[in-house]
Amino acid sequence: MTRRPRTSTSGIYTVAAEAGVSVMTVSRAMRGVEGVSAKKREAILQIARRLNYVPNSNARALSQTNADLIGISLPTLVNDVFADILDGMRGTFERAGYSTVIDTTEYDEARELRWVSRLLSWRPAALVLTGVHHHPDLKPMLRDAGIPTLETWDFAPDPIDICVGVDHRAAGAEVAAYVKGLGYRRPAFVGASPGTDPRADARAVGVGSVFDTPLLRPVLTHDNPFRVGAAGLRAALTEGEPDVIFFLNDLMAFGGLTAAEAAGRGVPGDLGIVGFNALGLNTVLPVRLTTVSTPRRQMGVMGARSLLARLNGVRGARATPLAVEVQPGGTTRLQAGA
Amino acid sequence: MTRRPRTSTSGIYTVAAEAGVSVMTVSRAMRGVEGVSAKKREAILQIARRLNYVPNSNARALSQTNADLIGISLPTLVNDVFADILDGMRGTFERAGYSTVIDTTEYDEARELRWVSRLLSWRPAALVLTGVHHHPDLKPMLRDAGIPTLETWDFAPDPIDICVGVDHRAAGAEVAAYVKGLGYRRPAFVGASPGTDPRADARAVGVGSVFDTPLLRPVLTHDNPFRVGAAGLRAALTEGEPDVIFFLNDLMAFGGLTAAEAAGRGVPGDLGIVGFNALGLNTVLPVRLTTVSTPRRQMGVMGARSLLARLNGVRGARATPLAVEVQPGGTTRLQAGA
DNA sequence: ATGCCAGTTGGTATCGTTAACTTTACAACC
DNA sequence: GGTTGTAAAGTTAACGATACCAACTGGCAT
Repeated sequence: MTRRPRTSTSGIYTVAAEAGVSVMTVSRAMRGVEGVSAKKREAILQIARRLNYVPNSNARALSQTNADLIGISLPTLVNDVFADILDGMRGTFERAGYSTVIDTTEYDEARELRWVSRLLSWRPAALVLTGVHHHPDLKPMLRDAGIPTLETWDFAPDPIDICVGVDHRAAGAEVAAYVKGLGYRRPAFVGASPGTDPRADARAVGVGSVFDTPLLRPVLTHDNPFRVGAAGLRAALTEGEPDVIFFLNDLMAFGGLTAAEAAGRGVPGDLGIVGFNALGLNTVLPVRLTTVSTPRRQMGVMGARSLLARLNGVRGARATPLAVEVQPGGTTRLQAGA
Repeated sequence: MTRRPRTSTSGIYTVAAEAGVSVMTVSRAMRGVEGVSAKKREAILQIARRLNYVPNSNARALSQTNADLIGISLPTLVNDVFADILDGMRGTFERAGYSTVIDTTEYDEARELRWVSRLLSWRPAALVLTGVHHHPDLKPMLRDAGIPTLETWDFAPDPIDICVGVDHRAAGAEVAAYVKGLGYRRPAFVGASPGTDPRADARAVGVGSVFDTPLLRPVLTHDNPFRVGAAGLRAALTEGEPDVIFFLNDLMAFGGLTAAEAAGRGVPGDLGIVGFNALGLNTVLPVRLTTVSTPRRQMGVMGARSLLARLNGVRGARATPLAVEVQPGGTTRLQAGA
């Protein structure tokens, strides 16, 4: 049959012919497995290098029913949290010989389902999902695919397969207890609108569980985080009389801080501002927020290791919760000026 | 021959048997190509959905000599610049039906060569590289692979294949001219040590070309950007008498700003501080740096579009330079406090 | 009836690699 | 010398999808 013209890529047969051996010997030499004499292996590798022969991973994957590939699904890359987690994971996988295919869901479950299906089409050796809340059709799809799956960032005791993450409810409670110890009593929570982000909801529940006064939680429009923070703070001050505001993350908290000062509220005297996720940003500014540091890179590395262990048949803990750390705010004041 | 037990994944034959048609008809139905009656297509798609059948992209790639896959090589993901570029590219590719495989080189040419070779093993439809300086063995490897290649972030008039980026030399000259217009005369450049980062070198050359006084450029140790900035500023003040310091990026510039004030130099009176890359960071702080905004997301989108056009046989410009914009500093002062 | 066309449908070789099995080469042993 | 054992190398049939070509439909003009 005549096919479309071959690419110029040398195949394993070209190398075998050039080296005067069979394709099996080339295959063995390329993979570094037993059964080839050192002399022949060297000769073959040299010829392969000269011809710029790169084995076809698709053919290998087909022959082996799955690929040396990890599929990773994240909400977005434009967020230090996911960039950090991804950084830890990718490095670990890369060194273990796995490539990574990535998709971003933009926090949309339908899109997650669609993209995960596309990831599965590559028959990856394993899959990484962000969070523990997914489209109802996702679980059966993964069950049928039958591949190891890591859920990360969120912790849940009963994951689909394995899970490495932080318990956002507990983290909210932890920072809330610290803040309550400072004397604050009337909390508000500013982040995603209720019901739109399970993570935000969990954190809000954790915060609320610590205080006697009900948690004030204004509805927000999704937008640039700085503006969300500022608008959220204004909404909170309009709707009630909070003396401390917990933000979904540090960026929103900085937006809130700006708005608080514009509104004439002294921070931390009149109003407490609390962030989340301890961004690097927070370490170089004159103002140091009270925030919660989350072990994101470590989470990526540990998650990847768990998954690799699972691929090697080692069964460890199904769910690993990671600790967070409350970072007290400070007033490392600095004379400003451009 | 007996192979290792089949995965539970339904193959195209399973679907065909279930639907009572041939595999070719299923193949056509799944791809949405002509030649299947509407009734049969519907029936097949429904069965496929019920069985959670996901086509095997590796088999398809093998059959077609290349995959619906774009390989992307970046220095790192923990840097807003590359996260932004990647964000623009990935979204565009994803919507066009391509998956993306990513590797990170950590600014190491040898590693780039190794990872690019791994990317090529997937027989991607196209490849994206960062920058225009590569390992000498890379070009022949790409030539033999014969796939469309986009170089991005840097601009060069004679790319390997196509190129969308900014001219860092020109950008350095542009901001330097602006700063000279403000009255500064004795420049220093703080970023990567000379010879370690072609981009930094290009920018430094651009800056130097504008001033009469030779550019002071201290040698640095690679580290956290804030500390590099602070240490670089101190080194510059020790080695000479600059009245303005250009930093490789905004993070370093903020580090420098902190160090300048610690050293008792007034900014911008005694010493000018200039950043690069206009990070979001810079829009919410009391201090607003003079910096250069680079169209990173747009670059990603445009680069991806150029590559997609090329894949569809459209030949546009080989090299597209993107304009940058100098952002004047300001003193949007804010009362600080935690 | 017959021929012809357009629209569907099916049979099968092929993509590049590896698993499983077979063959060969050669040395050690009785 | 003949037997046996072992490491190295080769042969062949998959893996799952698609391109190419052939064959089959039904409608319609002749």
